[in-house]
Amino acid sequence: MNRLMKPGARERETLLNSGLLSALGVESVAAMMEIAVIGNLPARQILFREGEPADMLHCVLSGYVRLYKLDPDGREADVELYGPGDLIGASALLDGSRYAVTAQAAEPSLIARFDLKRVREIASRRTDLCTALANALSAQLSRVFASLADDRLHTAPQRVARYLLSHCAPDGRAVSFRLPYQKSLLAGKLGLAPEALSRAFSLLRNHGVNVRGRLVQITDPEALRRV
Amino acid sequence: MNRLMKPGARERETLLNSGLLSALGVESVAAMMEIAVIGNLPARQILFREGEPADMLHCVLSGYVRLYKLDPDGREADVELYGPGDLIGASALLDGSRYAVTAQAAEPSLIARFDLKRVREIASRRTDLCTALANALSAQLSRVFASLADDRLHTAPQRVARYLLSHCAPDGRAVSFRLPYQKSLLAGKLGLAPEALSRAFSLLRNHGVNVRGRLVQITDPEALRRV
DNA sequence: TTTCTTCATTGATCGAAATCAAATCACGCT
DNA sequence: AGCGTGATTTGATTTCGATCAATGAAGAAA
Repeated sequence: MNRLMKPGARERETLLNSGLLSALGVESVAAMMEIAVIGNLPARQILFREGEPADMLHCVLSGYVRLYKLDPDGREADVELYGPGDLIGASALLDGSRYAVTAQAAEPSLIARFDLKRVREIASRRTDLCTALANALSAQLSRVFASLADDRLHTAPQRVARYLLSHCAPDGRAVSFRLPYQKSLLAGKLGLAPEALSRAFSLLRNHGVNVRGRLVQITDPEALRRV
Repeated sequence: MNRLMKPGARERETLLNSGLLSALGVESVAAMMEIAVIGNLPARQILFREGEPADMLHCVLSGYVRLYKLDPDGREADVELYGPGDLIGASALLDGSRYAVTAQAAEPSLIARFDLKRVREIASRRTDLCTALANALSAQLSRVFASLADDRLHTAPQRVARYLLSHCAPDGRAVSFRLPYQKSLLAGKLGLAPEALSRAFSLLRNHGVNVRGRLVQITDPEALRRV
């Protein structure tokens, strides 16, 4: 981690709106702010590795962090992609447990770190923190269930279509937006090789999707839903 | 649910050793026992469906419960299989949330049910319960991460080999054991069609695995690790 | 035991996506 | 603007596992 620092005004602001802190009472927020350390990560920097003793909880302030597991021969499988406001490392909450995955900054990122021991200490006194942790975990578990089922039930073009739809307003109107990160990252998140993502996009051209760089235009969300 | 009842001596015993209650202090255990309702599920009975408002937490006492998601056309994808001691439904802990998956008894099962409102109420007063919930969720999240990565990194025979190895002592000695459930269930848990599981078993015969019914003999765990 | 039903195996075919290879594009940097 | 590296696209091939179909085995009920 390049620079370590106490949270400044901007960082406090972001942290306050994060998934973990937004539901806390003022005293718990203060306690967490007290132990927060802000760090600036260059792209590709590793936060922690699978199997290491877990000693830190992380929260993304800006940028994206990729969670993946490694094969004995070095191949990587992404299991989650966390963005601003997301909590990282809660899968190793239990005292003495180890990280189940490796976490790597997918682009230059700002993150907050909390010493796990002290988090546990605060959580044992303040139920609102403990509840917030449980809720965050609960939501994450649902998300991963969804990914796993999506993987097993849908083809690559369908998964891509569903991803695009999840970033649209639910009304049936045309939209256009910018992908929040590189296509290769998106491919990993969807469990695809980059080539497969590319082919999926080109197939979806027939279903009202236009892609140019990171810009996506969806002319007919309804058609997309039927892919 | 066939019969509803207060926990008897046997059920209390099992509950005490379950993942959720085993870490609690006596008072929290008492509070949870107070609100526990035991039910007997016939095979194939649905506990709850994806999308329903979540109002209950469940704990498996005996048997197995299968969690799956449905496709628009009715195909099912298993995301988790819970056995004795496991906590179900914690992915919908947040007040007002809905079940993310459908839960179905895979065989005749005994389960304990806890009213979620009252669980939240107790958890807000007693941090040990709250912590135990968070820990259970944390462990579940790790497991699902592992499944997801396993799916993406390994072939069917490799997944089966890893499953078998995870049920062996870590020493390199030969073992034999009984599969805890039907092969079709195992196939679902591993994200395979039953045919694929069958083929994987027959391929693994060349690597020191003998299967007859639910009986599995592993003559050379080392060879299996190298598949 | 006999019957009936469900589960498991085996074979054949098909489709989806990984992989390998090469060409093209985009962007940050000087 | 021009370079150069890395990202993306496209094509060809191959592998893996789903699916369909049919047979065989096992377990439950009478």
